[in-house]
Amino acid sequence: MLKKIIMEGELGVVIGEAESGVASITSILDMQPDVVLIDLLMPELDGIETIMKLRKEDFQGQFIMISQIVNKEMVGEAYENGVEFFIHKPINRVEVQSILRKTAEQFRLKDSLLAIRESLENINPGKTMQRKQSVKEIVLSILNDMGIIGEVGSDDIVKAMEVLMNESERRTQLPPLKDLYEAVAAKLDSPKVDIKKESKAIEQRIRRTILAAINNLASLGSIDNTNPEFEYYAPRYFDFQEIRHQMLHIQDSKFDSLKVKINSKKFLQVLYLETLDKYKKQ
Amino acid sequence: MLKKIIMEGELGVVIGEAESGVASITSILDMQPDVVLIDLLMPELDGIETIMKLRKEDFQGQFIMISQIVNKEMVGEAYENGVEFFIHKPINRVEVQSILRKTAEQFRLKDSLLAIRESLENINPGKTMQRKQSVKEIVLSILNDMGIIGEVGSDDIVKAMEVLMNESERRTQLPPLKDLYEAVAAKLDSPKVDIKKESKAIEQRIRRTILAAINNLASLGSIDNTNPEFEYYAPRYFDFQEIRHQMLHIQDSKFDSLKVKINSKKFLQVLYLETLDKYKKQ
DNA sequence: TTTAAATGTCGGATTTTGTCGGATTTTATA
DNA sequence: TATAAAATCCGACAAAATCCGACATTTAAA
Repeated sequence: MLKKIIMEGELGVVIGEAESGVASITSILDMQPDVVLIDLLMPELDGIETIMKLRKEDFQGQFIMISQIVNKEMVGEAYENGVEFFIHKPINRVEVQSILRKTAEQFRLKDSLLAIRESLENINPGKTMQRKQSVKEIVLSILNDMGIIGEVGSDDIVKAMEVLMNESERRTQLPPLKDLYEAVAAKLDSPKVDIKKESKAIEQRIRRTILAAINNLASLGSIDNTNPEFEYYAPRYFDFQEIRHQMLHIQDSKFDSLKVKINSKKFLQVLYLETLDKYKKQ
Repeated sequence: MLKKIIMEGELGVVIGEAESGVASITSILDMQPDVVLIDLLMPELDGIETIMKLRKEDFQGQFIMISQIVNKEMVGEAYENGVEFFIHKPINRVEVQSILRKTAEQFRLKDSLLAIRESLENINPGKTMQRKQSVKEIVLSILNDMGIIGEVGSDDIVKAMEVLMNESERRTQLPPLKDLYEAVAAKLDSPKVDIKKESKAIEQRIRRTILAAINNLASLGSIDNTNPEFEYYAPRYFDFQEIRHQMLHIQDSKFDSLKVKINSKKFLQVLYLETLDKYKKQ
């Protein structure tokens, strides 16, 4: 994104990228860019530490720091260690262009050469790493990836997984779905619910939610079949021929969409095993 | 505080202060300072509006904007309206000195004359950057990513999320939308509002806002379907087939764009769960 | 002042959801 | 292997919820 802004704005030539502060040091010393764009928060060696190491190695280029301001002491420290400007998250094109232009003007740089780092975009949720995810969170995250978190059956699916995960004996195979749905129904607070009836309602809700997942993933796959979510979920959670059939329908209405077969058992089984796996691994 | 930093650092002569955007205009036009330090968020007339008015009055000085960054569109707008630099809250001495020095160098100003405004200092406790994000801020950030922060229904969406988040029992499933919209309508200050009518107006505003989001994301996706915002939001918040359909329309006008189905329920459900998740995780 | 765009109003169109019985598939047993 | 029982999936329908579109009104821009 940042690289794109720079290129499209003709603000300079991007000569390199690095994945971390540590990794950037030798690159920067080798390439000697005029300007380094650097993230404040990075794994292993943060932005300021990276700058200090580079200064020790006698690097003379300018630094522009990318950050989401969290701490005024850090800002001060960054400036004291030679940062010329900050670019703030979320990144704004006009700000990037303005800052880079000013840097170029100030230091009379012509073909500004930049080393940048982008991977901070992926590391952002640092806080989640420090807390164990609940079953609910794990399941919701998976459903979110499939784009079905808003479906009315999602809640039932989450509860079903909670029921399974709360069993003292960790099974591999699911119990009969009817029993599972009844256990979910029994879990509801309301004592007036007819367990049998509610169980049938849960069954239908889950079925419809899984249909929504099929449609969503098929739509995704028909735009870009290398989409990560499509690639991961479509073949694992579903009978892939159903997804494929739906994709064909989306791309060409000759194909009848109304006959998609829903394999609830498979979906719930795979979801359960993945939830179990993720829960154990944290 | 800002005044103190300027004086102690011998960064210029503070020639005046004003209590609001409106009040500053005549002062600034009278005094014609070289540099105006101005808050982005002010009562009555905000920083950008103040700048625009001053430009209309042919004011030629430079602007440095003081702000807590919340919105990249606003940042962009500020730069486009002639802001040279941002100073970020909480105010850091080194940053102030650095920015003012750069401004002076850039414009060859000697006895920089500044008009400043301090009263925002009293509204904003210095530690705000380490404060928990409000529900509003979380929601606005998400809406911002979708490019719909200026849409008329955004405010309603924020209020709806606040209503939900303020419930003592944290639900997973939304209440009936009609009830939710009525709760939002009831939350308005004006006692004369017809709740039923306002609720219907809220419904339509939200609907139109979601349509705008679909169009934005479809535009993004048709340019680059690996765009991070597109990849994240399009399949999760919307029926992806609708996004896909709109993308096809954008790329080829043979496809009718007028029949996009708006799934408000899904949008609000996903937004709620994401807001809840982010709120809990901070 | 006029025109176009944005927003509100309101009744109706369409979809969603729960219910329930049956169709189909899978499993176990003779 | 055939059959019966169990399990899973399915579809139709009515009530409730949600979505929709046309037109009126308001607002903003020319």
